Amino acid sequence: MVDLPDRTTQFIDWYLAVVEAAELTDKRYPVKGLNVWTTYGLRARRRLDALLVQEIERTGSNPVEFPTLIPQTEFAKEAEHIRGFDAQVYWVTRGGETPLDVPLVLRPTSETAIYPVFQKWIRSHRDLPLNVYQIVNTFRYETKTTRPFLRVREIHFFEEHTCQVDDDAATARVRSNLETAKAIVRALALPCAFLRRPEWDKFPGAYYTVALDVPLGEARTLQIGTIHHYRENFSRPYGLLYETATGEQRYVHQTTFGLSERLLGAVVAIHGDQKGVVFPTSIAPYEVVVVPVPGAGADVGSLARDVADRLGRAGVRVVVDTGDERPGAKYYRWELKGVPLRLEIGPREASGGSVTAVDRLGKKGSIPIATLEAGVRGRLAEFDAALYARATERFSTAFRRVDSIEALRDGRAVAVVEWCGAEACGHQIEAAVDGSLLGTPEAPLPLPTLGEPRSCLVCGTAAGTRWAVAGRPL
RNA sequence: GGGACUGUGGGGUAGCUUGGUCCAUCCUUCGGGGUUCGGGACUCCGAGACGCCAGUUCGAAUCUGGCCAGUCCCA
Repeated sequence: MVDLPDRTTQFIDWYLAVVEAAELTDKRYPVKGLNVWTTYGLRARRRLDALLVQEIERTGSNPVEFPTLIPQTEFAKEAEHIRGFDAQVYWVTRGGETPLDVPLVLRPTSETAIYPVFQKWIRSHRDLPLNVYQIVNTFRYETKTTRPFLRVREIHFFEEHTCQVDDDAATARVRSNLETAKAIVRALALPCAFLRRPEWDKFPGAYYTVALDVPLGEARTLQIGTIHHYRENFSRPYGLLYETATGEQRYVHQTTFGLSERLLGAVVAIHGDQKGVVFPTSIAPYEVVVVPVPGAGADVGSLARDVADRLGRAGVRVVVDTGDERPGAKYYRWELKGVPLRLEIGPREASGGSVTAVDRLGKKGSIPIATLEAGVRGRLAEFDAALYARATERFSTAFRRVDSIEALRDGRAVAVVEWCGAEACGHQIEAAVDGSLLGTPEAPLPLPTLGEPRSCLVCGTAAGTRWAVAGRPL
C-alpha cells in the first residue's frame, strides 16, 4: 500500500488516489468521464440510494422510472431549457444503419421525458399534488476535466418531479424538499449551505433555484444538490392543465429536487483524511470490521466469528478480516476504506471478556462481550456525532466574511458578502473571486452570527442588501 | 472553438535530448513456499509494461505521421 498525496496541499491528487485506493471506483474505463462502480463503492452508493428513498418517501413521494431516450421534438419544447443543455447532450441519431426520423437525446435530466406523460396523467385537482421521483442514470457531455463522482458524463441521478395546484403549494413543496435535504445531509454528517442562486445562474427553465453547496477548501465549493421551482415554465409548453374544483382550467406549478453521486464524492472529500476515506455509518458498506489478532493458545478466529455473527444478527453491517496479512496491515487497509469502527480480537480479548474498539477518528476503548450489541451501537453513535462535529468545525472555518473587493481576491476561503441584489454588483463580485456568486442563504448558514447586512460591498446601497456567498465552484 | 503537453507491468516511475550496451530500472502490487502476527513483517522462488497503426533505419521505448486516450491553459 502506498501513502496518499498530501490532502491539504494536493487535494485533487489526494482525492483521485483515495477513491481508487479505497476501491470505490475504477476510473480506467476507456471513455472520459465514465467510471466503473466497483463493489465497495457500489455498496456505499446503494446505501446512499436507500437513504434518499427513505427520506423522500417519508414525504409522500412515489417511485417511477421513465425511459432514457427523449425525442428531439419533446426535448425542444422549453426554449431556455434546451439552450441550457445544448452543448451537453448526447444524440442518438441512428438505429442500426437507418438514420432516425426524429433524433433521440440521452437524457441530461428528465423534465422533457416526464412532462409529456404528466400531461396525460393530470386531469383534475384531485390528481394533485403529483409527487414522484426516480433514481436513474443521466448523461452530460462534459468537456472540462472529469473526476470520479464529482464531474462525470454518466450521472447516477436522483430526481423528484412534482406538480402542484399553485405557486404557494409549489413553494411549500420546495420548503418540504429543503427539510428532506437537511435530513439527508445530516445523515451524511455533511454541514451544507442552502443558497438561492442568482437569476443568471439558475437552472435552465427554472423560476428560481436553491442549491446545496459544500466548501472544498480554499474558495472552492461543490454543488451537491438542487431544488427548483418552475412555476408554469414547463407546464405551459407541455400543456400540464388541470380542472379546478370550480371548473376552471389551470396550469400546474412544478418543482424538482435533484441529488447525485456527488453526495458520495462530497462524503469522501469532506470527511476524508490523510489515512483515507471516512464513512458516516449511514452509508458505510461496513459499519464494523473485526480483526483477529493471532496469538499463542487462543482461538481468536472463532471468537471473532462469534462476535461478527452476533452483530450481524443485531442488524449491524460487519465484516471479519480473515486474511493472512498481519493485524497492522489490516488496520491500515480498513482505515483507508473508511470503516467507522474496528474491533480487535486477540488473546487478551479472548481471556478478558471484552473486545478492543477503535473508531475511524482514532478513539480507542473496550466493549464488554456480554453487552456487545449495545456497546457497538453506542460507539457507532458516538463516532457519528464526533464526525459531524469535526465536519462542522471544518465547515465554519471554510467561510470568511469579506467586506471589500480587494479582500475578495484573496481566495483563501469561501466569501460571505453583503450584496444589494443587482446583477452588475454580482458580476463584480464574481470577477473578484474569479468564480461565482453562489447566492443568498435560503436557510441560516451554520456559522457564527453574521448580524444584519448593512450595505452592498460593491455599490454601498443599503436597501435590499442581504448576505450572499461567493466562491469557485468545482 | 484556439493553443500547449503527456502516454513504459495492476499503481507510481527510470530510460527518450545524442537510436544499438534495454529479451527495459527501481518502488509498490500479484501468485507460490517457509518463518511470523497487539500498527504497514521477513525471506526464497515466480509473474507482469514501451497506447494503436503506419513510416524512416541494418537496428525504434527513443525519430516522423495519423489515430486513440488523457491533462493543462485560453475563449
